[in-house]
Parts: sequence; structure tokens; C-alpha cells
Amino acid sequence: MDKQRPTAGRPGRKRSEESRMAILAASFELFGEVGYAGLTIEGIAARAGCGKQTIYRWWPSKADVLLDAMAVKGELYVTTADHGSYGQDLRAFLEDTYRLARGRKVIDILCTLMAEAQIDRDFGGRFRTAFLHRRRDSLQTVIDRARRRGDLPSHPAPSTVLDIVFGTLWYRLLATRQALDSDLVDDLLATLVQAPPPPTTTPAASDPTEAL
Amino acid sequence: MDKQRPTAGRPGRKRSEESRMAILAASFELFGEVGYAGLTIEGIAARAGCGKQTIYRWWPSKADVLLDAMAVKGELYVTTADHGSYGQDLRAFLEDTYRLARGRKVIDILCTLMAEAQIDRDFGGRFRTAFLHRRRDSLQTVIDRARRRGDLPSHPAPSTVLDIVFGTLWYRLLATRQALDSDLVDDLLATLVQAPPPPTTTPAASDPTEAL
Amino acid sequence: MDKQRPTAGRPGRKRSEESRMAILAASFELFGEVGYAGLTIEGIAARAGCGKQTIYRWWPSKADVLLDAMAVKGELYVTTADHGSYGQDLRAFLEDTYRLARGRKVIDILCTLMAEAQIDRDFGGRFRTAFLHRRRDSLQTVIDRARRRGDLPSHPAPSTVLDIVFGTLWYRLLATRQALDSDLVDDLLATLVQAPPPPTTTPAASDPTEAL
Amino acid sequence: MDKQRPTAGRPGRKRSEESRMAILAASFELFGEVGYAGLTIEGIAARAGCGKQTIYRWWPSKADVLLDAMAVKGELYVTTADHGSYGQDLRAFLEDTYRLARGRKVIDILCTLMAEAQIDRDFGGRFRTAFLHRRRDSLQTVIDRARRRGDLPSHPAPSTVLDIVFGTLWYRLLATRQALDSDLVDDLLATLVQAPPPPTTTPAASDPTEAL
DNA sequence: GAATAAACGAGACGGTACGTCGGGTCTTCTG
DNA sequence: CAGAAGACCCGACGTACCGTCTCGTTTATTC
Repeated sequence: MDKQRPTAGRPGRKRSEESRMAILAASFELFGEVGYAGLTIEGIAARAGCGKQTIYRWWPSKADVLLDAMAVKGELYVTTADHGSYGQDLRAFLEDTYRLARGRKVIDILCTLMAEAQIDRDFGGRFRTAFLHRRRDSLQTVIDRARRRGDLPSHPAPSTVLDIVFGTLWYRLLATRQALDSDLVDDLLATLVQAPPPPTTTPAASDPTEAL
Repeated sequence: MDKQRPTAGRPGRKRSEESRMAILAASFELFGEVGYAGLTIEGIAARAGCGKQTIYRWWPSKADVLLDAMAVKGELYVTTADHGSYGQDLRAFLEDTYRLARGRKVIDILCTLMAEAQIDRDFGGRFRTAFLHRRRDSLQTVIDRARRRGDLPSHPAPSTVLDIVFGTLWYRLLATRQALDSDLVDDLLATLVQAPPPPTTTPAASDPTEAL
Repeated sequence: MDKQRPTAGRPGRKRSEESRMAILAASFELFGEVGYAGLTIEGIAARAGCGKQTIYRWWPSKADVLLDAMAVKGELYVTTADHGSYGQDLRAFLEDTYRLARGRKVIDILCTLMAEAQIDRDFGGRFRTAFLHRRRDSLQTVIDRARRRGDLPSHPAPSTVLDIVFGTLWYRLLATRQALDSDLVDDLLATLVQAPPPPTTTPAASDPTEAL
Repeated sequence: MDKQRPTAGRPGRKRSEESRMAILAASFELFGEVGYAGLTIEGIAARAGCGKQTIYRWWPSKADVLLDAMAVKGELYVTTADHGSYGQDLRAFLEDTYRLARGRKVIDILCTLMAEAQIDRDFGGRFRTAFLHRRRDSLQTVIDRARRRGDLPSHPAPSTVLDIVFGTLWYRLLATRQALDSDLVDDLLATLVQAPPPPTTTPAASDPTEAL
């Protein structure tokens, strides 16, 4: 995310929204063309037609530019509208997430950002705040509503639900590089909503040659 | 892993095993001192007292050096001796794995390599072949023996066992950065061996601020 | 010589005159300390306290840096004032040249640049334009004035005069490494102007161990 | 020149004349293809199909290899037969020299070796001994014969004759890169012999418009 | 004829410098 | 006065050769 510094009533030229969008678009395009390792601040500035300083002024690293680009693409957010029951809310959440990650490039960027979060601890913190926690909060909203409604299963525990859902998703993305498909959605729903859980609803891998 | 090029009966000086070990040791030490981002080929060469070319000759990237260093440290391999029953074999496997990853530095390197595998696709392939598949094959050996013995539970399916075991481990390492402890071993055993599984044995996350 | 690219009304930071002088001074000093073969761009940059790129940006080779350093030292130019007669003009020119080359380091650099001009053809062109032609034109000015005055001997031909004067100088510098002394000036004047013949010439005995 | 170490009655394998010739030929060819700056010991070894050590064993530098290659080409030597008079001896010497330097590649190598002699003092010594002194001694032989004969002009002094002859030749080769032509031979003879004029040419009434 | 000795092609070694790339900072000019 | 242009210092990159040091092999000489 960019720095969003307050601009109210300050003297001087306003931040150029045009430059900002050009930078985010350039970083998104360049990622697809040269990959994350080949992505450079210099390259983004050249493609965006701006000076390097304009990037350094607003973002701390190329990973943050990319994270911001994802947000602007409107690809990161999932609705949490009320669909009447826990099961349907959860299905809607999973399908939204599945839709989010259906694009190859978006998946690649997500994996890359998660990877960069391992390597750059400072970015890791910003990534968790700006993305991971938001996603987790969305699911928490669904669970809270279910609890108020009274249709939340007694187990697994809420925190375990969070771990299962996101753990399975990330494992597929990072280690097996399998797509998130509707079979997975069904399996997860069967495990998390029904009681007793069906025996086959554990996080499933179909390609053993790709897994850890 | 390094290139292991065939050396049978060729003319010319032999590869120096001394240099190889110095390089692996240097990369391991330096990782601890300056982190992965601060790790450079130049730095490794300087610490190892060798020329840069000697590294470039045998390893394609600093990540491969680190991967090789892990292997040489003897930290990567887990025994699959027969302990009499599926339950005991599985417990031994999990405890070996837990012991493998008990060191902060080893965990950091594993996370880093998994991260680098996302960013550098070529290294990703080598990482899967040289590490992930090997680990998976070890657990598959345990499962196969159980099937021959006749004490393999009818479910979850073998491939699902693999996903649960390694998925949970990696999720803890990458996302929550929790240590692998004996509670986790117990929970996994309860889920995978006993029937019916206790309701709380799903991959658990305790710190929501660290999870996905 | 450096690139002297036009800087009129462009945006961006100006070339740092401070860096330029530091680089020229460093190359001059280092030449004296480690010789031309030991002179490196890295060494110059380190001594000058600048980045290598700043050198590569403005000079194509270490020889060009050295050539520029000589020019800045103000060591390269010889006056061609009118002394009344061809003989006296020529004597003045030769004595100025002799004075130019009285310093050990300046001689060494000149020999080195002439040598490098043989080896690097592109530099050779620049060396001729920036130095040799300038010197040759100076002598041509003296000859032209003599012709207008009418006291130019009928032979040797003017072009041969140029060859003999500079040929002898360079031959001494390059091949015999003899200093340019007043005996040589006298002998050349006697040969080229003819009357009056040289006063008492005990001709300079060459050192046979050093000669061609 | 190569090291020519004594091989009399020693045990062990003899020096391979085949390798020696392959190395000299390779260095001569490569000089023409990539120039002196691009010439490397590794390149010569590869082209000659030999190991680098075989070159280092016998020659101290690439310049020495090239010098040896010239010698083997038989291009370096000039006869000093008696032609009856100083003028005719001198003309023969100059024309032989002119013939020596008629090949573009031979000239280039001579210039290069003279250049390298400036830069590498050790090679400079070997170059003087193996080439320059030999040439100078040849001309000295002519002068000594003239003195015995009594037809040596009173001036210029013998050492100045040497300086002028070789100086002019080298200056043309190194600085102006002009070919050595018969006009130069005539002009030098006229200047150095004076009276009587050379038998086969009328003394050059210089045409001042004749461009150098 | 075995042992010794030297030179051979091959190729890895520890190094040094190359010329380039990019990071992040610091002017200078333009809109 | 923000922003583009671009020079600055810095450091690592991956490469090219340097000159040296094994290797295993091929001659020659000596014992």
C-alpha cells in the first residue's frame, strides 16, 4: 500500500493521481512480462514515464507497489453480504475467494507477495495488515453472524475454521500450485458445516507429485 | 543441489571437496548473520576463501547453495525404520520432522527456500525435486508399509494424509511462524490414526494476528 | 578527452566538476604509483572517491582519462610566437618542447599514450586529434611564417621537416629513452636550417645498450 | 622470444615442436582477427589445441609469443652487403627495411610490440635485445664501412644518423601510419648523404605543395 | 624393462578487474 | 513547488582471464 500521507490544507503541488495510476499499471504489466525478479523500480519508472523519486516518495519497496496495484485492480476484496445461513454465507465467501484467485497473474502476484513477506520482514508486516488480516476479518464477520444467528456448528472452533480455510488455500497456491476449484469448496463446506464431518473432507491434494 | 557432473576418468584437476564444504558452511553461517537478502555470492566466496567462479561453476544461484548446505548439514533426512505399527511409524516420522525443524535457523532457511521457489521458477523445480518430493516419498514409504501390514485406516485417503501432514507443517512455518511442537504431533496422530478423530485435531492456529 | 556532452538547458543534475577533477588527479597520481598496467578504473574510482559509473559515463577508457589529465595539467601546449627568423622560431619551438618533456612522469605518460594509441585504434584517433595534430599544427605555423618571410630552406620539404622533428623526439622518448637535451636541439637546427653549421658539436653519444 | 632452455641429455619428454608452431601460428592468426587487446593466452591455447601451461612454460607474456611468431615468419632481418658506396649501402638498407614493413599485419605487430615495450618494461628489454639492437647494429655496420671507406659525411654525427633513420621510420609507423615509400627514401638520402647526390636520382627539388 | 623425469592436454583453483545494473539520494530545470 | 530528468555514490552482479595447481597420459632417458 502507498503511504496515504495527509494532504489536507498543505502547500505545494498536489500528488498526481495520473502518475500514481501509471505507476501501478506499469508494475502490473511489467510483472507479467519480466517476473518479480526482473521487476525494478527503474523499469517501473521508465514504463510509467515518471522519475524514480516519485515512486520512492510514496512506496517503500517494489512489493508494496505491487500490493497497491492489486488493491486498485479491485481484485482483493470479497463481500460478506448476509445470505441467510452460515452454510450459504460460507459458500459465498469461498466462491468469491475462488473467483478472486482464478486469474493466473493474480495468483502469481499473491504467491510472490507471500514469498516476499518471508524474505523482507518489514514488508511482511505490511502485507499481513493490508491483506491477510482483512481477509481473515471478512471470514470472522461471517462466523460472528452465524454465532448471533445460532447456526454455527459447535466444532471446529472458530480459529480452527480460519486456519483450515486459509491454510488449505495457501498450501495449494504455494506448494502444489493447484487451482482452487469447486470440488475443494464442496469438501471444505462438508468438513466445516456438517456435523459429524464426512470422513473425506480433509484438505485434499490430487497431485501427489507436486505436494510437499 | 550442486551439479554433480560426472567426473569418471576425465583429465584435469578434480573438484575440490574442501572448497565445496567451505562454501556450504559459509553460506549457512552468513545466512544467520545477514539474512537471505543480505546474502551474496561475493560474500560467500569471501567467507569461504574461494573465487566466485568456483561457486558459479557448481551452483546456479545462492538459493541452490543454501539448499545444498541444508542437505550436507544432514538436516533434511528422516528415517523410516519399521517401528511395528502404523501409529508408531507415523509418530516417529513426525517427531523426526519436528526435530529437523526445531532450529530457528533451519526453519528460516526452509521458509526462505520455499519463498525463493515462488520467485524463481527454475529453482522451484529443483527445490521440489531435491527436497519436497524426497520428504513426501519418505512418508509414502510409511503408508505403503502400513497398507502391507494391514493397519492403515480406511480413511483419510493416503494422498490426503500427505497433504494434511505437510500442509499443516508448512502453514505453521510460513504463515503463523509457530514452532512445531509435540502438541501438534499428538493432534495430527489423533486425526490420522484414531477413528473417529477428536473434533479439535484440525490444523490449529493460535495467533490470529499471524495467520493468513 | 572526455565527452563534453552539451548541457544547455537540460533538466537533471549537472555534471560534478569536483568529481571530474578528483578523477583526473587520481589517475595522474596512480599512474606514478602503479604504472599504466597497474592502473585500473576501479582503482581510480576508489582513489577519487567516486563510483565507477561516473568514470564510464564520461570517458571511454583509462587512456582517455590520462589524456584528459595531461591536458588539465596544462602540460601539453607550446607557444609559436614570432622570434624574427626561421632559425630562432625553430629553436624556440624545440626548446619549448624540450621543456614540456622534462618531467619524468609526463614523459612516461606520453610514451604510454602513444603506446596505447597503437593498441587501441579508437583511442589512437582521439589521441591524434587531441594531441598529435595540435603539436604538428604548431610547427606548421612556424614553417608557414618562414615561407612568407622567405627564409625557409629549399629542402628538406616541409613535411619532411615535420617528420624529422617529431620523429626524432618520439624516437628518443620511445626507443632510446634519452632525455631531450640542448645538443639534440643544436644538431637538429644545424641539419634543418644548415647555415650556420653547429658550433662545437661533440655529438651526443647514444647509449648503445638502450638504442634501437 | 621463447626460453630456449637447454635440453641436452635430460630425461623426460622433449619439447613438442608441433605445439610450438601451433601456438605461434595461432597467435599470429588471432592477432589479425581480434587485435592485440583481444588476444589472450586462453584464446591462443584454445586455437592451438594446447594447454595454457604449455604457453606459460615457454613464454613470459603474449607479447613474447608474438615476437617469436614474427621471428619464425622470417620477416625481421635485413642484409648489409657492400654495395660500393655509403650512399648505395644506405639506399639498400632503407629499401630492405621498406620491404620488411610492406605487410599490413607485420606493421601492425611491430607497432604493437613497440607499444607493449613502453608499457611492460621487462618485455621492453627483451624486445630491444631481440629486435631493435639487431636492426641498429645493421645500420652501424654500414656506417662503419663508410668511415673505413672515407665517404662518410662529417655531419650529422653517426649517432644522429641512427636517430634520424630509425626515428623517421618509427615515427611514420607509429604516429602518422604512413607507408614507407620511395619518396621518403630519397629525401632521407638527400639529407644524410648530401654530396655527392645519390646516383640514380636527381636531388629532390622539393615541391612544397606536395602533401605529406 | 622398470623407474624416473619431463612435457603434454585438460580443467579446476583463488584471484582481480571488467563493464553493467540497479538502489537510493541529491540537484536542476520545467510546468 | 511537485515532478521529470538525470548525475551522483555505492555495491553486487555474472564474465573473462590471469597465472597456478593438480590430474592422467605420453614420451624419453637412466639405472
